[in-house]
Amino acid sequence: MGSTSTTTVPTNAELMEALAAVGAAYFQDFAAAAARHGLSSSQAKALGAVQEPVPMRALAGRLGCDASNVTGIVDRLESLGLANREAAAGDRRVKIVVITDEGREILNRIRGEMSRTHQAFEAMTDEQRVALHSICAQVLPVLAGRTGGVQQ
Amino acid sequence: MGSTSTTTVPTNAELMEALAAVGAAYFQDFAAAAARHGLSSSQAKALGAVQEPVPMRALAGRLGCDASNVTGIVDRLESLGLANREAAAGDRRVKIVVITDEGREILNRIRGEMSRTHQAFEAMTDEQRVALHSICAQVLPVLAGRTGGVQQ
DNA sequence: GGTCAAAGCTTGAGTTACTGAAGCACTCGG
DNA sequence: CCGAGTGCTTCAGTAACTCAAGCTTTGACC
Repeated sequence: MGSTSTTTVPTNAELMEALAAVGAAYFQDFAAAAARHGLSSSQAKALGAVQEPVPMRALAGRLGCDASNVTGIVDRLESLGLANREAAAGDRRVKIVVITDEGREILNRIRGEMSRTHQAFEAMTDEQRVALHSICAQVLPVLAGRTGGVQQ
Repeated sequence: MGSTSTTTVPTNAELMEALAAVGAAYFQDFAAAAARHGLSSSQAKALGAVQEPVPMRALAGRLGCDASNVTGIVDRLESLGLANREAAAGDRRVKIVVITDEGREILNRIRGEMSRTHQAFEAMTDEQRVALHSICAQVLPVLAGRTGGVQQ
């Protein structure tokens, strides 16, 4: 712990630790807000992933899990009235998940109630916000595996 | 979307979206690396939380879940030989989870194999690393709910 | 046009994660 | 000693997740 207060560049391990801690704390804030509205974190995450209509299979890709798993999650969202399955024009195999108005409202409410996250943002300067946002934007394609340009 | 390339300060919603995307991508990289070693993400997360010996109850706090849940997770880690339960000196109710040498090795291997994350770090400048690390450090106490100073 | 591989979704079996309530073992204050 | 409280486990019960198998539909190939 050599506490030089000058700007020493953090090691990868330190960065990873910091990122993991922030990611975990963010996720807990998210899960807690979702739970207040009777949603599990998986359901809320799925709801956030269908702000645009998305076929089941693509949703599985976004959530990083098996397609068979998505069936159950969407079943529950549907029974809660937060999303619907619609037939795809042109391919009758495909079912497209569409968020309902109520689903969109709950989603917005959840995001608005993530108080720790909002507090964290308020604790940041404008420069920090700009820096964080630009770092995220730059790093996301790499982190999400969309390197090069062979998209899709 | 006025795309002025000058530094416009992102809204809270934009920041939240960016943070969520990066957090999710990081987590998937982590889960994939853990899966390659036969661990679920919960198990790997728990393993990372016991680099220092931790009582069961405190571990539940770190993982943000019920204590009864931790019983099962540690059961599985123990049966894999990655952690052990030890009696606490001074209070025979308490069981302390201690990582084994093998557990530590697997943990290090998992962290080393998070290739997307490492790629992402390599894509950052020193200034960006410093900025990201300092933002995380500043924001974490707020985000994790340790405001004020009632630390315990 | 018929056939067949492949794609998209669901179902079923089986494991893990998670919660809440109840239970046991232990501690600590009276 | 007794009783309240703490720490861990056990027991239902649900959700999340995976893999394999099944069904429908599509599209290519003969």
